[in-house]
Amino acid sequence: MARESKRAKRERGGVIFGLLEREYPKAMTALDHRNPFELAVATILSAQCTDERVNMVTPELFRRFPDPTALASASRDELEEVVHSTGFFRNKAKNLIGMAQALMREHGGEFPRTLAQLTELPGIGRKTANVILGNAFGIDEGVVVDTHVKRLAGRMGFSREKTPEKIELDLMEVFPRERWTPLSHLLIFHGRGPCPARKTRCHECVVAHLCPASLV
DNA sequence: ATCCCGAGGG
DNA sequence: CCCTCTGGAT
Repeated sequence: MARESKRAKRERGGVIFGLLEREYPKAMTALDHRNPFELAVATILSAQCTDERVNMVTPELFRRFPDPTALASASRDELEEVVHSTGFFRNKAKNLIGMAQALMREHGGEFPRTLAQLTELPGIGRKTANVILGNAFGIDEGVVVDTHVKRLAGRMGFSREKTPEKIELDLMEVFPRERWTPLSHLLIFHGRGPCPARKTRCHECVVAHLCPASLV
């Protein structure tokens, strides 16, 4: 099969985006949060863990540590206990405290609004930084590439790359900037729905006719 | 490339 | 049992 042109890929991407948007009109982050601080904490906890489980621990977490000041002076043991069920609990507790301390020390408790500054904070990589920028500040500086986006970008033929960074660059070429943040939510909803890692249900998929991986 | 780590599904 | 879930640091 001849390789799809960049122009054709953009056009197919646009149609897929529209269909997914109609299918998931309320697609947005499923992490419960009331401010940038809570979103950042929830996103760090979401590594290799379902949003649903993160939402089970954050109410108690935010009750005990409602802001960067409180979290910066949290006890490791207590925090580990609260976040235990989300997995990677030692790393997550250490990173959360370190993130809060750096936030206080370097930025007066306010989140910076650039990718470079955010990724300087402990526990915040490119993915988490993109989540904060796109969802808390409305800044589309990149595409959130998580496990779902990675898998669907491959299946849908938007990228043949393996690393999240390269996949992100491919997606940024296919989709216009104002769609970068919504795109991630649409792909994540679709990935949790008919297009999970195992046992895809292409017969339920609204973009199966535009998908190279579809058997329908 | 490897480690961190729990919980749920199949 | 093995795989997966909105990754990041070494």
